[in-house]
Amino acid sequence: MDFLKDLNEQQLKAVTAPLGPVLVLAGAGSGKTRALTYRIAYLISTKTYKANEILAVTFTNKAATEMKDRVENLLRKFNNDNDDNSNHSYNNFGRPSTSVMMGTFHSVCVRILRREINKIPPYNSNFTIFDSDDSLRAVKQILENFDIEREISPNYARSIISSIKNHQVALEAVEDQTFVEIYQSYQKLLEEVNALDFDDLLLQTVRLFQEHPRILSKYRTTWPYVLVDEYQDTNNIQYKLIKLLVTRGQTSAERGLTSISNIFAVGDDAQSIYGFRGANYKNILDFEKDFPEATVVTLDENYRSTQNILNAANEVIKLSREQKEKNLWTKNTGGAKIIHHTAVDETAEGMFVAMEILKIASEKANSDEPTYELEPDFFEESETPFFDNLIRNTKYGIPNDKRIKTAPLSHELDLSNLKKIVVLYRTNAQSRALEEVFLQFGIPYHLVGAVRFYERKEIKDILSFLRLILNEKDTLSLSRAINIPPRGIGDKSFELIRMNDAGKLSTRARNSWENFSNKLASIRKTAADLSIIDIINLIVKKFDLEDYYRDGTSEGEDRWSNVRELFTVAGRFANNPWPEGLTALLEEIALYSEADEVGNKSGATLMTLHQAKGLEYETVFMVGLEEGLLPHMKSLEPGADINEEIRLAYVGMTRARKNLYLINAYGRRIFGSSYSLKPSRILRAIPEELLERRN
DNA sequence: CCCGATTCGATTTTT
DNA sequence: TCGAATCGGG
Ligand SMILES: Nc1ncnc2c1ncn2[C@@H]1O[C@H](COP(=O)(O)OP(=O)(O)OP(=O)(O)O)[C@@H](O)[C@H]1O
Repeated sequence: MDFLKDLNEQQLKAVTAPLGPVLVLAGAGSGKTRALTYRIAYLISTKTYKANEILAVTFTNKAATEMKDRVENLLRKFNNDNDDNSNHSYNNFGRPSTSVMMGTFHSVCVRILRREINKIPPYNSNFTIFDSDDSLRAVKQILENFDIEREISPNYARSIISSIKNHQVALEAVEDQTFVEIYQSYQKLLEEVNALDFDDLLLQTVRLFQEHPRILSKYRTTWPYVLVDEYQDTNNIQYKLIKLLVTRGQTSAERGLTSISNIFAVGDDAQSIYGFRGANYKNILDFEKDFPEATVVTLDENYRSTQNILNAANEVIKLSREQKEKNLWTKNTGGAKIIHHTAVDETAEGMFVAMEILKIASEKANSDEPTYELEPDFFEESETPFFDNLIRNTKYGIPNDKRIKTAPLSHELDLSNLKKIVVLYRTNAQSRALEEVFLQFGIPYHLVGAVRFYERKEIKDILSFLRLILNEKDTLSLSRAINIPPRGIGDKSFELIRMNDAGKLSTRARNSWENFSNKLASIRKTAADLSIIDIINLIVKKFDLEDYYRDGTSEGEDRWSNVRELFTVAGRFANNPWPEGLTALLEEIALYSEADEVGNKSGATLMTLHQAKGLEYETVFMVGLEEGLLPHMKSLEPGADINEEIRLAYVGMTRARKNLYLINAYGRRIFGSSYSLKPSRILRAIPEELLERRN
């Protein structure tokens, strides 16, 4: 097994550990993810388990895809090396990595639920997945029908609901009775419309397993081996789910299962940054209590960063007393000093970053790669034009009409250098100032996050038609689609329709409604014989959407081109049979994460610290290192947890391979008014000798 | 019921 | 500062 030589001794111990629980608890960049990947390849190539008997949970879809590729490559190499006995090529042994079940908790749960949800009525397998916007609409609908003895903001109510679910709070323990009622009505509404929100995807899967031991037992047999990456960021529901899957019942032996739990978990308690949505790093610290037979491996050698960066990061993480101590070291002694800069405000901050990027990108030494004269249309052909188009008019980005033309610069930039650069910030709103400066300077960049592509109105419109075709109970999608284009059905009329009281409608509204539902019914009838492209086409034709969106304005043309792009995306599912094609499209869209696009695009990357989890870049800029921003104001309030902010800074710093820039500003405009801000405690934690002050 | 004008409130992080 | 929510006239 040649590939084992890519591992150090400790990694090898983890990868070749005997069956049973294994925990790899180790610091940043120490090769945890590599160990997990090789463990999968090891299990398959030693024929301990077939590929399709393995479940691997990753934090993003992209991580899953990458891991699949790597496992596949390892196995291919392994099989070539063993040509003499190639009669058992992996075809007889399950296809290599493609049949490993890999994905995020959410996507794995969806796949389970599509098959099994009819066991927990009233849901059925055509259920709609509600994104946060849909949930918000549902909450609003509920609050409208509520006696308003006081004002409750829908957003607040939604966050309470999500927090009850994520923290597994018993309803009896919720003190404020109003929220219990809101919660119950919300849940009832979702059941009525056959919809699950993000939290429900996990919650209902747990419920399914708890209420149906035979189904649980089936999945235990399906996946006798389970691996979890980023274990420190599992929340209590995810923990429960894993625990259910790997626990061995009395009948285990009969079904050929090992008598001990086969779980391989890797993570770093110091990198737990999703506490706000219920993640509990105690899960990883308590692993040995949970699984007393566990093999525990620590990895101490860091392969990513320089010693300077590690030293600084180690000092920073000490600010959080809750973390387990680790002794990270690297052979990469010394390295460049960490560069610290203080700017006057956010624009100056952006300019400093831009100037440094230009310096780096102009260094073409030791590079044989092609360089490019910078032109406005310089951006490479993207693999995801659809998503790119939607980058405009984002919540936090610069809207189309406010965009200045990129100034063509005379100097040449090395594209491959730009790709190795990332700028990290605490809040999405910070991206705007950076973008403005980058455009001025003509620095190619791309922004990760801040927009989910289906947030565009025209896309959400069409998706609501599609959801409605699949799931006729989805009255939330109905409420949206029913007035696309406007057909004179307002709140009052819609309420009657929703209550199945269409008889009471005014003549005008009744005609509209009958016309609408006839069209929808006719599409539904033929849908099974059509490809997904044809279905969308039919919707557009029947409801005159082209005329509606293309109103002659340039915005209209934008809208229409977005619709065209939706066709492109849908095309990927055109060959799937009904209704899987449509389900798969809607699912991909609902569970799509902006982080999944990282690396596909050219230019320097801009993203939040959270999105940087698990990634690495040669050069990392961290901006906004001020008290109030990192750590964020909200974390300084009483009862809040500042340690997570420290861990966030630790995650950011340890993304850097060679160069780390830390930048703070004296002041910053927030909501239009200026504030002056003190340097972050994170800066103060770093010993002077590791820093170089640059102006 | 529709649409324009004005007021309001939001920024922590995300599947 | 800017987009969403709300209000009132058509
Ligand atoms: N044994 C090894 N020899 C050389 N390089 C290695 C080895 N193990 C891992 N690496 C490299 O070190 C880097 C970090 O590895 P990996 O992403 O697996 O670490 P990690 O512990 O998961 O990091 P993090 O917790 O920060 O996400 C990668 O570039 C990887 O290729």
